[in-house]
Amino acid sequence: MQNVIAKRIEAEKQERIEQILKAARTLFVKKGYLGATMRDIAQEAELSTGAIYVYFSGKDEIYAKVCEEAFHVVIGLIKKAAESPGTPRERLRAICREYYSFYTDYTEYFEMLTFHDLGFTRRGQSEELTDRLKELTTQAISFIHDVVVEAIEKGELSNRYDSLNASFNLWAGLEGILLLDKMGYLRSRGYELDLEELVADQLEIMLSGISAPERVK
Amino acid sequence: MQNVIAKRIEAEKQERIEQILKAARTLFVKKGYLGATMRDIAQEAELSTGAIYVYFSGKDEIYAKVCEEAFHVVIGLIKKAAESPGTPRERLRAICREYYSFYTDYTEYFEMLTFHDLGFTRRGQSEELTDRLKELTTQAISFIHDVVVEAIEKGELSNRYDSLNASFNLWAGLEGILLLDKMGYLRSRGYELDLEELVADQLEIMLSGISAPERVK
Amino acid sequence: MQNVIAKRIEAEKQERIEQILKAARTLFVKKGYLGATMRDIAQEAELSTGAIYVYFSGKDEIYAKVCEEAFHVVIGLIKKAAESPGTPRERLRAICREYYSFYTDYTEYFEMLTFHDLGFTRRGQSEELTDRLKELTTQAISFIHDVVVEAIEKGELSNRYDSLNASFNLWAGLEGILLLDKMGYLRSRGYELDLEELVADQLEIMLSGISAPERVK
Amino acid sequence: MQNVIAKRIEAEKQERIEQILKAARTLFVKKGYLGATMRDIAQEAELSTGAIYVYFSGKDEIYAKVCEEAFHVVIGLIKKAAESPGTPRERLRAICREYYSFYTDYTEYFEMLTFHDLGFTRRGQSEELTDRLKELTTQAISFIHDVVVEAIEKGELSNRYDSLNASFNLWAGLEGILLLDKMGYLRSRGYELDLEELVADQLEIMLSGISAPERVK
DNA sequence: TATGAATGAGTTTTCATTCAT
DNA sequence: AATGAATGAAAACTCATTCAT
Repeated sequence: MQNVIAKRIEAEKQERIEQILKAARTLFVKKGYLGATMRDIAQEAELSTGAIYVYFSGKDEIYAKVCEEAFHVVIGLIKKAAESPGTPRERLRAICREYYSFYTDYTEYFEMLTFHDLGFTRRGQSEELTDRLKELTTQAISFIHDVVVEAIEKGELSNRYDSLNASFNLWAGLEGILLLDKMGYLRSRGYELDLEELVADQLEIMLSGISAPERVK
Repeated sequence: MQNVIAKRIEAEKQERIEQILKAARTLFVKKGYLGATMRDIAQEAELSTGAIYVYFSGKDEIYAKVCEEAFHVVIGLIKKAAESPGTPRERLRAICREYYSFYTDYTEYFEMLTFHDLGFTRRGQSEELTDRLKELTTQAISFIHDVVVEAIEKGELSNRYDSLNASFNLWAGLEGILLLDKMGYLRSRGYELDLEELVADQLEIMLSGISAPERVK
Repeated sequence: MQNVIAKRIEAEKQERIEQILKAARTLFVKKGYLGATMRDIAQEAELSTGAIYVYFSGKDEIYAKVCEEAFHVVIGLIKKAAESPGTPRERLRAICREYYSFYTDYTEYFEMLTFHDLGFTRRGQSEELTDRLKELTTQAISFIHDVVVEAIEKGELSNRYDSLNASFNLWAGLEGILLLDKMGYLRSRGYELDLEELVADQLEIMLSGISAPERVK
Repeated sequence: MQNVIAKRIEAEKQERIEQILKAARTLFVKKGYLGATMRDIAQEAELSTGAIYVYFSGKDEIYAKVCEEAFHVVIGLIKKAAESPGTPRERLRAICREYYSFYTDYTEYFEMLTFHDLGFTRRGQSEELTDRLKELTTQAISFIHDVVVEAIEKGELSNRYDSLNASFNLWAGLEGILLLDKMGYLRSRGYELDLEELVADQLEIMLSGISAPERVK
């Protein structure tokens, strides 16, 4: 009996936490770390300001949680794609698609990951958070790296470039395109560029380029 | 005589303005728009808070000035490279090198450009500024685009991809690498990656990739 | 039960608002709009500066509230007197007495009314407030005017002067005496003048004067 | 020779002082004591901020000077009228006219006199100034009083009221009308009241009223 | 737990006054 | 004497956090 009640209470607690994180996510992205006030967050979460402090020790902790959550989401997506069946090239394409989905479906998270240090790290509070996030990034890269290594081994990618170098270049191309889109540069002056196509092209260009027989002078 | 004194006074004025902008640049990048306080800036510039208001109408104006300066610097560099002598390919490499120099030599400016509208703007900064910055970005792209077009015309780059598409992909790759470096991802877990090399590789990969005879399945 | 608690909370809220308005009233009169600082007001109200902003959006709003309150008080008193039983003359005397009471009992309000748009407003206070206050003044005058009209109709006052002219003259005399007192001129150099008597005399002089059979050269 | 130069220098000094006082007068009236900044005054006087401090010890002193000047002007006007030829009644009318002129021709001074304590005294700086101003007021009243006494002696005014009482009542009536005008009440809701006429009426009413044979119940 | 009023340090900005030139 | 840049204290207002209820 007690157990059941305890469970419900625990569930409600989780629900509150989710509410708060959801609100925080939205607001941190919309207004930045300093621009989003605890009151904003409380109101968005339909709670009183005080209530938030029952679940979190303060603004910093919420921010850290949101960032971490974001990382877990991407990593999950990338991992799934990296471990999907298919040739290494197919899996690289899958990773690319998943990262693109992450960008479109979890816009807020994408921004937090890309820009988190602006709002937060730079305030110098949390070495700890920064480190944990770095660790997560490393994980993400390693998933890509593993596939690249396999592609090289299987001859799907030339070994002209070091596998790590190639991995970073692949990721950078993707990240770059998404960043340009996010900054609105793809849509300026009436350019009619389709992001999805651009992302796909980018990958193909990189794959071809890495395996190109020789450099053209 | 009068003239000489007036000149000196004018020069001192310019010096103060530079002092303030330098301090602001550093701090905006380190702490963000909201995080950097006027007091911080004043102290960094070794002035009293009030003195700043002799030269600027407020925080916003300083911010706008710093952003604009940043844009003018990159555009200058890119333009110079785009108009340098040599084949289109050589000029693309020159642009790449200049942008890399910009990244290393004007670190603060690079960050402002990359993050300005995500890290800071989210606070109702003047629409006007945002528009002016977008205009400048468009200029920057057009320099790259012109060279790409020429490269295609001269057969240095295949026309497999639309010239604009190719331009953006080139830029994105570069931007992406620099961003990953900025975010510290290239230096995590003891990776021994040389940024300059990575940037050069990235360009060659892209150039090869764009001109690769056919897609590899 | 809930109801009772809600009521108490509401009452306490009202109390705070009153506290703040009381403090503001005192200080605006003592130091003027610009001279009275929010800190002053907060201290006088025994609150922190921040607390005030829970109840008011800013200094302007407090100022507007205090002004409006002042107007409502006088108008209430004048209306009551104007509608009291008795002959028109008696009612004019009643108005005079009430206005005198207002002066003595609500000193702070009196000053705000007299000086609000000269001492304070000159700082771009809301046009809206100024308009609303003018509207209230117009009301106050109309109460006096109505009685004067009746007095003329009933022959208690000659029609030598236009009723509006007479009304303003009556009010001006009263206002003038109170102003001189307020400015401390009645108490200078050891004059032994009794304000209440002076006010009463002033009215009788005006009433007699208005009805005097002819002008004396 | 030296003498001539010294004289010119002295004259220029006086000119500067006048410049500053003129500017101050305008601005104190337009923006109030706190609202008018030293910079405003300096600009209006076409001088640098620093230069003002050569001639005045600070804002307070300027304010005091302007106030005093104002008093000297009224007193001069009243004195002239009080000592003009004619019967006492005629002289009272002359005083009235002069005060009205003061109101229209020296608007700024009128406001300063009527409202000076709001901007200044209340800031508690200058007991001294307040005292000096009170002394000047007393002088002004005494001019009126002298004429009233003479009027009573010569039978032009009944002795129903104490001479001082009568003097204050006369002044109050006048002051009251001008105050109402200044506050804009005479012009609200389309009232078509002519100030000059009102002022004249006011005096006649008072004169008649003071001399009225008996009070009407 | 939940509330939201209260706190007070911190923010941007203003301005009388000073002082090197 | 005159300049005007510089100072720094003080203004209005904000907001993360606390705490009585």
